[in-house]
Formats: sequence, C-alpha cells, structure tokens
Amino acid sequence: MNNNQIASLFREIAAAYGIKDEKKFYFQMLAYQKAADAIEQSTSEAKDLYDEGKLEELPGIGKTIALRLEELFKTGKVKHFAEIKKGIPEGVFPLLQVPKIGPKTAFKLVTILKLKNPQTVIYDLEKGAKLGKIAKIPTFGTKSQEEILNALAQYREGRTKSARMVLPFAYEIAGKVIDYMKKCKAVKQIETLGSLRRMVATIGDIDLAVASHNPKEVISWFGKYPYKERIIEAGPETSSFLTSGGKQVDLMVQPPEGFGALLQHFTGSKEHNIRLRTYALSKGLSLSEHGIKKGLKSYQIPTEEEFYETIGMQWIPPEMREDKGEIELAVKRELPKLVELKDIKGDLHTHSSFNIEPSHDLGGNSIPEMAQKAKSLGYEYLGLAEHNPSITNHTPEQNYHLILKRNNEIDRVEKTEKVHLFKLLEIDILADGQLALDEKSLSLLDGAIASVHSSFTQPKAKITERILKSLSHPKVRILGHPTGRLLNQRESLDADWPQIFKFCKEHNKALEINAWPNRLDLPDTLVRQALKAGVKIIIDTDSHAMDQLAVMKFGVAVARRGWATAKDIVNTQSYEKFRQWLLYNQV
DNA sequence: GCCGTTTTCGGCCCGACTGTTTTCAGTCG
Repeated sequence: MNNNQIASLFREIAAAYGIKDEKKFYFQMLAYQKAADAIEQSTSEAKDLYDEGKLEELPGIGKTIALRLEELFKTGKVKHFAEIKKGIPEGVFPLLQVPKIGPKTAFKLVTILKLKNPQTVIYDLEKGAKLGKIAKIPTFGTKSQEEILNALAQYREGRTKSARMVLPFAYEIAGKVIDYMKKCKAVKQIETLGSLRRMVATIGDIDLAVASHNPKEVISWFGKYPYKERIIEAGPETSSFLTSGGKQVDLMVQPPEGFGALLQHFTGSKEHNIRLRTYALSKGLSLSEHGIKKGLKSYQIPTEEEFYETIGMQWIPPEMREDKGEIELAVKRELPKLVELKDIKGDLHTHSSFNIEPSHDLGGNSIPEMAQKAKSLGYEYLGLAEHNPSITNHTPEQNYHLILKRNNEIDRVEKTEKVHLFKLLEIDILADGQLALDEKSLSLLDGAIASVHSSFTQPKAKITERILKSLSHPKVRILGHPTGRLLNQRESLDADWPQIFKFCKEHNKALEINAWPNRLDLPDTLVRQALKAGVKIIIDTDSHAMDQLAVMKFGVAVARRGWATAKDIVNTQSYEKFRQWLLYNQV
C-alpha cells in the first residue's frame, strides 16, 4: 500500500468516526485527518519508514496509529478499522470526494436512497436527484438537491476535493482576476492568500484578499467577473465563483485597518495557524481573521508585520508557514534570509532549437534568441543544455561532430551577444547508470546535467545506484529534475535520497530545482532535507522557448519553501565564481 | 488519538456561509 492509498484509507476512518458519533470521536477524527496529511506529505514511503522503525517520527503518528499501520503492512487489513466501518455502507466513501458532500450528507444519502454499490453510487445519486428524490429527504430541499446535482456535475469534470492545479496555472488565473479587481475603485489593496501565497506546488482553490471600506461594492464587482461560470456564494464579506474553466476563486474583504489579520489568517497553513494560535493563547492573546483579542478588548491589525510583532515574533515569509519550526525561530528572531528572484545570475538548463538531433525534444528558439532573452532578464550567464544527440541514430563520431558544430555556434553568439554562455548538455542516465554519451564527446562540454528519462520504476536500490554512477563522472555537475515527478501525472521515483545527498555533498555536485510548471522538482520538502545535509542547489527553468525563462520565479519559490538562502544556490554566484564551481575537479 | 517552554493528563484554532431548522447542522477553509 502506498502513501496515497494509506492517506485515503485514514480519511475514510476519520469520516467513519464522524458518522458514528461526531461528539464522542471528535479527536480521533482530527487525529486520523492529521495522520493522513502527514503520510501524504511524507517524502518517504510509510512502508519504508515502518521497515526502519521510524513511523513515529512523522508528526501525528503516535503509538496507536503506528500499530495499526504495522497490522496493515503485515496482514493487509486492520481489524479495528473494520470495526469502525461496520454499519457504514461502502457507497458512502466515494461520495466524500464530491465537493459539498461531507460524511454526514453522504451517509444520509446512501442509507435513505439505498445506494449500495460503491462502483455506481455517483451515477445512482445523480439519477435519484434528477427524479427529485433528494428534495423529499428530511433536512434536504430543492435547493440542496440542486446543489448536489451541481457538485456531481463538477465531479464529473474532474473537480474532486483532492484535484489540484499546478502552481503556475493558478498564478495565471489569479493574475487575471486581480487585474480585473484592481479596476474597482473600492479596492484599496489586493493580495493572494492560501497555498497560492505560500507558493505550494499544487493549488486547490484560488483565494484572494481585498482591503476596502466598501465590501458591498467589492463583492458586487467580484460577482460581475466576465469569465465565470456561476457564483457559488456571496455574503457580506466573502464570495466565491467558478471560472469558466471550472476553477474556484474565493474572495474575502476586510477594512484596511484589519487587513493584516485577514492576510495572516487565510494565508495559513492550517498547521502554522494552529501552532501560532496555541502560542498566542499562552500569551493571553486570541487570534482570528478580524484581529487580536486580549481579554475583552479586540484590536484590528493593519499589516501582517504588526500582527506577528504583536504576538512577539518576527514576520514570517509565507513560504515558510508550514509549522516546520519557523515559529520557534521567529520568536528568537533567527529566521534565515531566503533567496530571492533577483539573486539569480543565470539559467543553466535551457534548450535551444539548434538541431543536434537529440534523443528528446528540441527547443523553439535559436541560440542568439535565448541569449538575448537571458541578457534582458539581467543574467550574467546562460547554459545551453539540449538533450544529448540520439545514440541509436548516430555513431559516436557523428555525435562528436554535431556537438562540435553547436559549440562553434555558441562561441559565435557569445561574442556578438556579450553574455557568457556555457556549453552543457542534458544527458540521459541509461537504465544501467551509463551516460548516453561517450568520453570523446563529453570532453567537448563545460559540464553536464544528468537526468533520468526512462525506467522510472526500477527498485529503490537499483535507481539509487544508477543515479550515483552517473553522478560519478567528473563532467556531470548537476542532477536534473531529480525525482522525475510530473505533478498530477507521475509519482516521484523511489530513490535513497539521504544516500544521494551524502554523495552530492562529498563530491560537490548540485541538485537541480527544475522550475518547469508541472515538475517543480526537487520538491520543497526534499530541498529542505538536502540543505540540511549540506548539498548545493541550482535553480533552472528547463526552458524550451525563450519566454519560458520567466518561470524561474516558481523555482525560486520552491527553494524558499525549502528554506534556501542565496548562499545555498550555486547560480546566485557571479560568472567567475560559478565557472569555477562548474569546472570543479574536471581536469 | 496525539502531544509537551502549562510534559504523562487534559487539552486540542476560529469563523463564514447556506439551507431549512424557528435555533442549528453541515461544509469549508
């Protein structure tokens, strides 16, 4: 059973507790939800942690749940879970993925309408709703029937509770709505909130905060956004709509005097806020989105800086707000100074259209175009890293000449464009760990990025050995998109990361943060671990066209979420320093 | 069921919105 499966099992158990007796089992519900989050966010498979005796190191996994997991891994099932689920029809659980349907609603619908088959429950419920059966159930009415039909339609379009969009996509939608909202005179200030403001790799809903003295006008303007499907709700200070692309946008409004509290509250994360509130309570302060209460007196807080200062700590960058120790550091005023986009001096993983007949896709712009774009972004240097020439279609000698031809072009452009260019390649790590390029061709390069592009499902030991073997070559300075994950499409490959970190630290190799929208790889949690192990990071865009160089900011966001400072990132160094690092140990 | 700068017991964040309920339950963030 993998982490995702375990997490969803735990959510079912939480729901089952809620259905059985919400009051009695309230804290068990919370515990299983928290455990589900912990397993889902873990960078190691729970099964591996169990084998190593480290399950209880995950926050939210204690003795009891560790024992349940042990039983699960040993026997494939858990007696206690069967006990809790007893009396709850299986049809309930698929419904929990439908927006607006929680445990209580699902249970009522399934039992009263007798929806027994979990395979067809979604379809059966829709059929029942269309026949008007839901409206007849006590505590339901025609409006809730309609709402459920709407939710089922959304579900059909793939909008389940766990479905998330990649960060850059959410960023773009938010940008459009923000531009629109800024045209409303009542809007004094507007910011993103939630996972979008924290720059998490995947985003559920788009949340926005507005500072205004006239919330009514703001909500009304928001409701007139032209590219929406329909309004979901509209209250006095919050409103939501669904875009024509089916994405939910939530808006919250507060007067400017209270904007800081609003921003803080809805930026989250939930875990950060819970820890912050608990800490504040110990100082006699109660926090909410409206402000801070001390005894019977409440205070509005205009800025986030003031909000954190009032509790007695430094302002914490949104990317760090995950309850991973940032609050303790902020109290001591020892937060690290995180890397910023303006610190980046060059992009090293880019693909031009120069045709070296590569193993994978070419870029869309010429080397001069790429160089000009890099210069316009203020970079000192750029790395050209096309895929290696195909080894099945060429002899080594042909490859050598293809690379030589490209090198000549790079030399020419470097002179005319006056930006430093590096002759790199992105080289496939073959299934046995060999590089897909021979020694003679490798000698033509300033350095190489090695990447896994095939055989993702090899066993952990094999994959680790394979990566280490490729990194052992002196020309290979960077491991490209290390986990190979594609957000919403492909899981990370299963490697022994601590071992790879150790090797990189010892041999001065860099791990890439690939800023490509559906990669964002290394994932932030592994970045944090790599940095703790003393490994250097490089942030690249993997651009296949010059306009894509702009996605660098998302790579920087991943680095910030991993608590990286400029010193941890090799491409924040000046040209000379970076060149020295690249040529390390090559002679 | 978890957890500890109130540490092995006794807490566990706080509020908005909707629908159908005449005072609140359910969902969401």
